[in-house]
Amino acid sequence: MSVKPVPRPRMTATARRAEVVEAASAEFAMRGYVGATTEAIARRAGVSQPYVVRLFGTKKALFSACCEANFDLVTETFTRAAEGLPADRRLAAMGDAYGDLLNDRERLLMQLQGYAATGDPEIRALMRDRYAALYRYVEKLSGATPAELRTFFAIGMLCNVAAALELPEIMGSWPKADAAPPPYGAAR
Amino acid sequence: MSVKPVPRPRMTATARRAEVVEAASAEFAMRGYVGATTEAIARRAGVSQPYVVRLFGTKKALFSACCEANFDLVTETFTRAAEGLPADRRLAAMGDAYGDLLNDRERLLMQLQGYAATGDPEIRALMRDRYAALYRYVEKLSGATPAELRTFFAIGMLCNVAAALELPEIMGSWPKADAAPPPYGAAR
DNA sequence: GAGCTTAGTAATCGACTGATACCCTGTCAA
DNA sequence: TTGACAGGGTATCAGTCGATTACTAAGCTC
Repeated sequence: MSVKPVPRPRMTATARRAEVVEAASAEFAMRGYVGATTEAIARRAGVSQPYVVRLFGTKKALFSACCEANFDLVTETFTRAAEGLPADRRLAAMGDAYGDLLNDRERLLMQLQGYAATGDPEIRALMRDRYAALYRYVEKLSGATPAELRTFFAIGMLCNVAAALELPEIMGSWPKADAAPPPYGAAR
Repeated sequence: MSVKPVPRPRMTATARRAEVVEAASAEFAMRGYVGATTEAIARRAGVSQPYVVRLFGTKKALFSACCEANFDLVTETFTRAAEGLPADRRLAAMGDAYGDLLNDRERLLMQLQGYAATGDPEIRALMRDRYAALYRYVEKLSGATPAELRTFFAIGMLCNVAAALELPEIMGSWPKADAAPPPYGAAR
């Protein structure tokens, strides 16, 4: 029997790039920048390994694209969350929206991988610029005080790590319902 | 001229292990779990590559040892900081002490690498257990409320990332002077 | 000072991995 | 019909890297 080679649908390079970024994010998230292989990424995306390399030039460029995509998603999420709200309710709304993003453990780990890869100067520059831009963006959008702003980002970071560690007690509650934080640790 | 091979001082395996952990932490911090090579670690520690492997069995065991050492240091630092202080001043003292640790960028990055490596179940279990233990330890030592506690660790995490990104504006100030952790979200 | 234990090295290997070079084939305008 | 461009695969390499094996030598103990 001749194995008919499954007429693989052709896409525009742009669309394929997006698919590869998705697949790569999953691999990078689990195995890190160096640990993830272009081979595994290619398999997950359903294309050949050399084609993955060719679409982005180098593995590092692909990793950078994944970091950028991650920041893009968060930025868009914040934008939508704040839309049409009075200034004094926007920060809380963004917190809620980020809480939803926390369910995507893969995305969280990808973000951590970005920070972990800052030993490389290029990656560090990318991450620093995007993080600083996000920080300023939230500041402008919410009008929060510096202290509020720092706490906002600090809690976000804690949630990232708590999700990575699978420590639901710590993350669980984005402090919107600060009224009743789960009394884990309270002598049961 | 026969090169006399510099009579390298022999140490106990225990002492050598400690030196290797130090060297390995530096390499892991910069290049990540997979990116760091046992060869580079060995060179930095002044021993041969096979010996590094033999001292710990596997690269992963060495990485685990580095993670443990990191938590040990933080735990000891907190213990010393709280010693002899009334309960209501201990959390602030621990914050100050951690602020000093923040100058060691290498140690911060090593910690991030630990979180980033949680794609591996064994590493994740280690990191989760130690982090949870540290959390409970600070809780018991300080008697802080759950909300205070979470803010404490959240700020710590933000500082880690800020240091990795070299964003001094964000880290810089540990909120010791922050009389009251502002309920961000309260209309400023 | 003989003999055992322990610190440490040299040599080498097998598996892997990112990248390169080259070829194939739909599709669509002229 | 053709030809050229863009999407995509095959084959292959050159370099790494963690681990294993086998060996050497320092120091302790009796």
